[in-house]
Order: sequence, then structure tokens, then C-alpha cells
Amino acid sequence: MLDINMLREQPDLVRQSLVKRQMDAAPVDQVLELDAQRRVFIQEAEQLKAERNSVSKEIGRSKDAAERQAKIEAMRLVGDRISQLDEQLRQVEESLHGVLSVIPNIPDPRTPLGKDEDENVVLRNVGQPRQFDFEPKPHWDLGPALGMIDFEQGVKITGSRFYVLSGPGARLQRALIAWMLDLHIRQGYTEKYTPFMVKAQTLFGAGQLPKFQDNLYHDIEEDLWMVPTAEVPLTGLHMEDVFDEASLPRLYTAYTPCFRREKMSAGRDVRGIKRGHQFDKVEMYIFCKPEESDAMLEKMRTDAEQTCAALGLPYRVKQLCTGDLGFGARMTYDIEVWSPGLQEWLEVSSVSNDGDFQSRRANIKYRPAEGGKTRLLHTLNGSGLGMPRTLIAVLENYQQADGSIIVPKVLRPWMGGVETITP
RNA sequence: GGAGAGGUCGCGUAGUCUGGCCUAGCGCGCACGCCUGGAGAGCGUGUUUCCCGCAAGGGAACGAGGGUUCGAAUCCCUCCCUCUCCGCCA
Repeated sequence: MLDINMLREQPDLVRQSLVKRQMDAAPVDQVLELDAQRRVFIQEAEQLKAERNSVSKEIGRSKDAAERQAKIEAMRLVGDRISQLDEQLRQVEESLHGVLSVIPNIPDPRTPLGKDEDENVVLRNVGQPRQFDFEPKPHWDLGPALGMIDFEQGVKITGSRFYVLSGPGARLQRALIAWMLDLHIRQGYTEKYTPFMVKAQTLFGAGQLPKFQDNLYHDIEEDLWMVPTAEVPLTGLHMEDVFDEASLPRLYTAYTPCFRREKMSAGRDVRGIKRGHQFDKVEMYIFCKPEESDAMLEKMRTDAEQTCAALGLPYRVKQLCTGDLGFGARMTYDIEVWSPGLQEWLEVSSVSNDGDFQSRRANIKYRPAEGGKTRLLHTLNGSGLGMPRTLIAVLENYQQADGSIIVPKVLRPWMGGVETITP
């Protein structure tokens, strides 16, 4: 959420930022209009409340029955008017909050201008794509042939866009998860295991609600929501908290499954395991002082890159342009690995600096060491790689002509020393 | 799921029966000052957050949300959470 003061004082900056994101700037004027109305109601209501408070005290002290009764009558009317105003105020604030809640973050000035994903900027390529002396197969051929992926069983027990990992497939994914968590711990992160279901307020704090409600699974009976990413519970860990400056930064990593309805991408990527309703992901998350967040973004990008590099996967780093930037982000790097079977780059990690966008929504602050008022801190999030796509990349990049898969060295300790997966 | 006890200004508590003098006392902690060679003790002062306002000042919050009332931490209702015991269960 943006600071309401920013909209009051620099509405043009916010309008421009919406335009840069290829969005309509009209909400800015709605906010200004509602904010003006809000202040009118507040001023009248507070004046009347001040009057009621002081007269009520007089009533408490008054000995004169007639005078007392007169004041009670008068205050009853004042009370009615206050109720009216409070109700009008409540409605205006609800509308204001509603509009403000769906305005995206202001892009960092260093985020390149661009219309859509085609204008994202490739910063560099790392590693050489492997040269095959045979036709590399896509994972949807490799996986079932090796008994690693079973698409039919996923559909049978749940439905489309669900799959079952089996034998070495299940074990390879578990190896990736365990290895990544350990890597992130070495990189300075503290591992967290969180609930996979959260309440609405937690989703609001991370910026998922109200705007992305359609993408979320919701249990109506208990009013709990399945997490679409570990970013949500990790943000929520410190809702309403005030940190001492000395205890920052906080670096967390967590593995969770992620649940997404994918209504927006119905019909896209339906084949294989690239886009499912349930997928596993290891996430990195940082709470830090505002002046540290630039450096933390670079650290997190480096940490994510190390994951790809250590797996021996060729990858490239992109910087998202304004038109493709996520809702809460000020600046984002995507890391993509090459998929020789699908013949495309797969986004396995997205690393973002959200500035104070989430911390304002979730009310997460810190107290400066020199004392004084508490300040909002900055948050960053990044995938320590999404599993299905990483699994795709490993299968397709490490495939041999005979259909077997070489297990990347770093994963072997979690694979019981297995070096090659064969049919 | 049943029974009971609770949720108050960082922490611990008082206040709730008997509504107004309670945004709220006390202790601890913390900050600053005095004192001291220095420290401690002691003494003094201060110590929540948000909102409206140029300011003076004002409003709001005692788990959350409703209600009663001129007036609610205090009375009523709903919900949430914590603890104890019982039941059930991986």
C-alpha cells in the first residue's frame, strides 16, 4: 500500500507510475476525492464528540435535575448526529481503503520503462547451453518413461493440472528442497516452517488480497486461505511487530507448497509440470532497514543465482520492466533457466524489493537505534527456486541419449548416492 | 467437543461487582538529569500508537466487532485467542 501522504503531495508521481505500469491512473483521483470527503466528516464528527465529552462530564457533576435533563436531551441529539457522521465516515473510509489497496507500488526509478514482458531487459547469460548430439526430449516424455512423473494419477485423484511424482522423481524433488534450504542457511538465512493456510489479514499484508482473490483457494468453513507462496506467511510472521534496529536485517528461508487457481492462465502451459495448481517452492525473505534494501536485493539475486550455478544449469538474469513488474514490487530480477526439451527459458526465480509496500500493509516497523519515532522497514522476497521448473531443467539438461538422467553432483547426498536415474 | 480461568499503556499487575474523579494507578524495565573520582544505590523527570489540525488544541484505541447510555476498561451480545482439567485423535 502506498502512503496516503504521497498521493496527497505528489499525485502526479503516482499517476505516472500507474501509466508506466500500463494501468489506468483514475484511482489516484478517486483517492483524493474520498480523502477530502473523509476529512470533512472527521472534522465535524470530532468537534461534536469534543462537545459531547465535555457536556457529559458536566452532567456527571451536575446537581440541578432540570438542567441535567436538558443537557441529556441535547446530547442525545448530538449523539444521533455523531452516529450519522460516523456511518458516513465508515463508508468513505471503506471505499478509500478499497481503492488504495489495489494501487500497485511505485517502480524504482532504475526499473526500465517497458510495455510488457517482451521489454524486460536481459542483463547477462551465465553458462553455455549444452550442445546435444541427439534430439533432447521434453520432461513430459522423460519423466513418465523413467517412472518419475505420473500425469494420469494426478488427474485421477484430483483433476487437471495435478500430477504425481514417483520413485526417483519424488526423491529428486525432495533432494532439491533439502539441498536448497541448506544452501540458504549457509547464505545466512534462518529456516522457517510455517502454516500452509493463513487468515485473510495475512494475505492482505503480503499484498495478495484483495486484488488477487481469484487466484487463491479459500476454505469457507474455517475462513482460511491456502498460501500461494511462502512469501505470505513469512511476511505475516512480523505483522504488527516493532523491531529494534540492532535486530535487523532478518533473513528467512522456508519451503512450502504453493496453491494457485491459475484462473488467469487457463489453457496456458497445460502440458507437463510447468504450471500446476499445487507446486513446491523454497523462498527467501528479508526484513531490513530502508537504506539496506538495495544491497539486500543484490545479495538475494546472487543467492538465487548460486542455486542455478551449483546445479550446473545455464541461466540468464533479467530485469523486469515497468509493464511486467509485480503488484508490490519496486524492482525485480527474474532468473530463467534454459529448457532444451521445451526450447524455452523457464522462470525459476523472481527476486523483488518491495520497499515499504508490504510493511505498511502489515504494519511492520523498527525503532531506530538513536531513538525517536518508529519507521516502516523494507521487505524483499525471492524464490530460492520453484521446484517443478527446476525439476524440468534438471531432467532436460541432464538427459542422456539412452533416456537416463545424470543426477547433479550437489544433490547426490540426498539421493542415496545415486548418480544416474535409469528406466 | 465439554467445564473453568483469563486477555488492560515494553513486561508484571490494579481497576470491572457499585458506569462519570480511569488513557488508565503501582512495580519492573528503559531514557535523560541530579548526586559520584567512576559505578551502584538514592532522588527527580520522562517513557503507547494512530488520526484531524498551520497552530492552539481535539478525536480514537483497555483482544476484535456490535449493543445499551448524556457518558463504557467497567453493563449486554457475538466472535477470536491463551491457560488448566476432561474427552477424542495422527
